[in-house]
Amino acid sequence: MRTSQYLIATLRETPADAEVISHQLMLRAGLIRKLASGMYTWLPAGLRVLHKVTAIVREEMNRSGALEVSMPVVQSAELWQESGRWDKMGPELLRFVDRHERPFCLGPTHEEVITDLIRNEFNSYKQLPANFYQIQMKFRDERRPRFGIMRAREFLMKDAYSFHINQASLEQTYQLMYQTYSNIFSRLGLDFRAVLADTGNIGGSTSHEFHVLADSGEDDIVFNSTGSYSANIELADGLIRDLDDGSADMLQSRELDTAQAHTIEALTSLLDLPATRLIKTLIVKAVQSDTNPHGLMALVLRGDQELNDIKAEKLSGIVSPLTFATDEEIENVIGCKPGCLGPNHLDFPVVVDRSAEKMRNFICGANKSSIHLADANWGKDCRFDMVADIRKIKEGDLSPDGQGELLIKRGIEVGHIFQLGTKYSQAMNASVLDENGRSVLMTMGCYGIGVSRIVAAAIEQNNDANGIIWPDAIAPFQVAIIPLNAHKSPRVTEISEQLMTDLEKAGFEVLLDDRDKKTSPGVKFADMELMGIPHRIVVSDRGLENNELEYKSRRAENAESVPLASVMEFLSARIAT
RNA sequence: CGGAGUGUAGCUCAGUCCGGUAGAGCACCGCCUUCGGGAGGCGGGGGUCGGAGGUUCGAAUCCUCUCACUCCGACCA
Repeated sequence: MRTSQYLIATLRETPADAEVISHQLMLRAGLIRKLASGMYTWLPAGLRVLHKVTAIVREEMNRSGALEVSMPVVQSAELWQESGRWDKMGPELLRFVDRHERPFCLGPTHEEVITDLIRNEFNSYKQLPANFYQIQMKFRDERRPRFGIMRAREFLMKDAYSFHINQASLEQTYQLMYQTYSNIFSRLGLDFRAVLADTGNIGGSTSHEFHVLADSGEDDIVFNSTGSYSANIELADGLIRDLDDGSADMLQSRELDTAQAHTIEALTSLLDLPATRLIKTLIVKAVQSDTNPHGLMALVLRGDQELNDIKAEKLSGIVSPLTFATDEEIENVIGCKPGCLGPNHLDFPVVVDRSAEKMRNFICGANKSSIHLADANWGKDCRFDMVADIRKIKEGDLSPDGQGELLIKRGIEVGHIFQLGTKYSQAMNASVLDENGRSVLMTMGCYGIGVSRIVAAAIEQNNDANGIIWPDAIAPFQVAIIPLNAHKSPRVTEISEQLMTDLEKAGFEVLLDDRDKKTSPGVKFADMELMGIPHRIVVSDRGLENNELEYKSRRAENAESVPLASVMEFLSARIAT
């Protein structure tokens, strides 16, 4: 390809509405342009990258035995009503009606459509297991699209759905997908981690997310140094250091006048005690019932620990999303304002985190204004109804498998695999006959990859002051050829053209910068670097005098000379395929 | 949806407080010079100042309404 025949849409300055580096560079390198919030046009160079990512995903999915299909983007409301998600989904499901006033939505995911397809096609256990996938634009009317392509409303996704006769078969395919995803992200040249994850709205039991590590990521992921444990912080478990073993003798509790000290921080300085001696009591809303007429629940943690909302939301009887009780509600039921709350004499459920369960002689609120209890103890002064893991783990906690300390890093979620179980097959009655002729609900799994997001994530991980640095596997072009003074030197032109032809014949993708003499060498160097083309050849009279070309890797500091005669072998050895 | 902010040329921005014929740099077009790191000179084209309404002799500027976009929070590939 020649730049004169191509769209080089580079920008010298950073558009004002792009905040993160990948968004800025995608605009500056001329990969995308915005149409509206969360909706982008892919320009030729950007589309080349997107297609390369797509091709790798497709190859590996095919290798795993999955079968490619293509399902409609527009889906009828009936299916969504059948699964129950029409009402559950909320406004990110973009709904509209056709000319007959029949309701439809733009597909944000395709569990309903594939389940409908398979319940009609499959009758026998002999047809299982099966795994179907597609690579297609999805639409989710995000509350807040941001970071360009990273969280767009319209985005390219690979989604796969597997069907099984039982859980054991699902687990087999799940493992295969786990391995397939690892292969895909390795081939893409990305630094990634697979982590245990929450299942969220999609439902199901086991789930793993695949994260590309990058400081701009929106998720905190937790892992230990040996790699034996990794999880999203939403559900990460960790062993807390210096946990009270509860072996000290119980003392007699006494009341302390703590005046205006209403926060853990204020109490630690007032009493000159570490936060680990204190107990933190949070009052949240719970489902109202005969046994819980106030509709409240107390969540209790050690003073230095923080609540993990997502873990808490899984407690039975709690209101989801997690909602804190108002000051008025607390005052009406308990008789004092927040700041002096404690897990004593509460007539609604008390859930205590493992960090606080075995504490002895602790400080907690006395549920009286300006009064705390010192040397309080479970059983004597306070009671709880159950122990749960509801704390947010911290960097430095010990790995739950005993292997080292936990680290926390930011990650960009680019893949997510789920064991769905029978959630959809049950709602939509998708069954086959087993070997005994009995009707059995199919067990399902689903597996997503954010294909367009990968493009942004790859840039977040691979860039410098001059622009993008593509991994070879997904670069829009592998080699840039820059002829210098071509308008004066027929030899430079001839060699450049010949090299492009030879490289293209050998299967490489080449961009020859043949823009005319008004485009100075500096502009060409800058554009090719901004676009992130990983290998560069400069053809100049100066070099040709010695029968040499100049090669520079986008990642390297300096250029090197290459004999003209051996340039093909030289490049073949350096370009990863 | 709550909070904050921005809309003026393709891009980056000045002009708005204090009303008086719409500007700069880059990009683009033509000619000349230059040619290994975003060149220089001369000449040019390009704007419903986000939109609607109002105040005024006169509005980018003041007032009202509205739309779009960005950032921060709760959700997701």
